[in-house]
Amino acid sequence: MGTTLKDVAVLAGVSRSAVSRTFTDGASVSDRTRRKVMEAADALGYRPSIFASSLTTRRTRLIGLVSDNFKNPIFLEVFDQFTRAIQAAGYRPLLVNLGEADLGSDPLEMLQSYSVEGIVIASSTLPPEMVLSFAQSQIPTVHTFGRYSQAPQVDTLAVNNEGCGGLAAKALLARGYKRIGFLGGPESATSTQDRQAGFKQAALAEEGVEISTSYASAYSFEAGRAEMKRLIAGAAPLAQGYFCGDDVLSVGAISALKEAGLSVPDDVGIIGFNDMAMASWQNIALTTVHQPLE
Amino acid sequence: MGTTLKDVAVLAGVSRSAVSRTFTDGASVSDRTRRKVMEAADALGYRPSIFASSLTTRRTRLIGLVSDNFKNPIFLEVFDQFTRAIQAAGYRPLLVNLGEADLGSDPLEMLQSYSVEGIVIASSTLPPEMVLSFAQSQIPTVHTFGRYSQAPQVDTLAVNNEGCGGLAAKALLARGYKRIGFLGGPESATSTQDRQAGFKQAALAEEGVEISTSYASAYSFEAGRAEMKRLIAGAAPLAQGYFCGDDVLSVGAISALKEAGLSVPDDVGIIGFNDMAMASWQNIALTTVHQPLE
DNA sequence: CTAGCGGTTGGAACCGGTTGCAATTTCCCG
DNA sequence: CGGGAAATTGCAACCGGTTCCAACCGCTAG
Repeated sequence: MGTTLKDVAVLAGVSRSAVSRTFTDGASVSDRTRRKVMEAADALGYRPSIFASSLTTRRTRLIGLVSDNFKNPIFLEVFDQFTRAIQAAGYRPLLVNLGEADLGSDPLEMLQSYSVEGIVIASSTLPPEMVLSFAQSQIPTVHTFGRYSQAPQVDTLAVNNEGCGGLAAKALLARGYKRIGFLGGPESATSTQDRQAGFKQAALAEEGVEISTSYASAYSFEAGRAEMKRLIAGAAPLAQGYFCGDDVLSVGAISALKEAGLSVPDDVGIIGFNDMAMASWQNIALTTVHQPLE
Repeated sequence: MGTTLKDVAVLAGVSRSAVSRTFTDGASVSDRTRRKVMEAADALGYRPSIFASSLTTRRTRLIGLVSDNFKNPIFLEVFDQFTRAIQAAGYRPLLVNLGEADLGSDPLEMLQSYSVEGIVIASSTLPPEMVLSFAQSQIPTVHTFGRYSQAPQVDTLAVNNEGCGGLAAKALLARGYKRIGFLGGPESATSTQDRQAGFKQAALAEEGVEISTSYASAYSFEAGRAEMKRLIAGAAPLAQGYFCGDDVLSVGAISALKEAGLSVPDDVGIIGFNDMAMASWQNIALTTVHQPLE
């Protein structure tokens, strides 16, 4: 704030280049000059401006961290991991909240005008076109929690959701259940679609298994609870066990079951997804598919 | 990326100033020129660079959002609220994770070198000297979840923790309890100290009330659980009701109580703090002091 | 003694914008 | 149609840095 390279140069009695070189490692400066500069800089409380230097170096060390999910506790873990890793690598996260938040402008253009060096999209629910538009922007982009694919259009880091769906189905079958259900998040989310596909495939591979499918309107407690209430009130009998597409969803479903006087897991089994920190809390003790966030 | 103001100027056949003025509202440009510029800009996919302009305007529209708590679900709500408000006002949050994260440099110097226009510190556990050093930096700083005071050294936005402690004590007393306990977070946190003080004062204002005090090592499930286990195993009898300094802490304490075969609230009453979203989940159904985050 | 070398230094141009100022256009009115 | 005010425009300097380049330094080797 206020003190610039020129001020330091004047006080130290050297050229502006010398000051600049002192703060650029690898540059050629004599020890004597460096010392003079450092003294002057300390005296003035000088901090080089990243943005001024970014003009020529083209480095802002800024990473756009984009998400639309600020409700699900798993994302606090996600943000923690990301910000720590980004910081440890000497970068800084510019956070973008896409969830029903009014951004005032196209988020991509915004990130471009901030010259971010990379973009991380942490969401399994953003429309693929939007993700694609980020990826086509010249700015290196990684989509986490996106769709696992052999030929992805966007660099993607994600679990194999189909495989996970299969895993969950097998766990329910291993318990001896013959009527099992998939209770996913929003049907438009690729994560929901893929988990459902894997679930179905694994279930149908076995003889005499009956499956049902339904979707909650969001990956949230309320949505899971509402959907399970609907199932309970519905004409069709409940399945013996459900794979819910998310831990919070599961907790919502469980709350609806308990309220209806049903015991989990004695009357109905539930498997969640993510293994959020609180899944292991004793009051919740949720069986779930672990996602290795680190 | 790549295309600059000059490129646009050349293509549009106008001066660089004209282009700059087109993108600065309030500047004097004829409709004809504006149209030519816009066409050229669209054709080239031009985005003005915030940082280049910040050099002269001194505006980065960046706000440093600093926190050391990426574990407690209440902070996801905090981040959601902050980022949305910051974005709605046309600013962008530069997130800083101070929690055991290695930042590679002094966080304040870092934010200075990014020319943030303001700093929001969201933490009740940061050492006051650190908060103070932010506030003395020339950069407008607000400390949220800090200490409520008539003469704060730092601009602070916080609930009256003493008042809240009193509120909780009165709620326990109103239930008829005569032996009540305070189970706070880390003793060094001002929030813990103030809630404890308010709790004690309100409790001692009544005749024949006995209070006990203890502290968990962090505002976390594990710490709350561990501390309650210690109390259960201890020589002293348990209090009839506890005010825990945080919701997650409460859930931890409850899990320890249940594990010991005690019922909440029949054997021991618990009041939490914050009213995090999941406090109202039916499986948790925590009595708590609401903090109006919005 | 001098040529040559590697290391250090300052000057000046440049990064991508903004803005004060003077010159030029446009517009309005008599 | 002329004149003056208002609106528009381009030039050039500047924001806070970096970097190319040429000049310079102290030394060593021939």
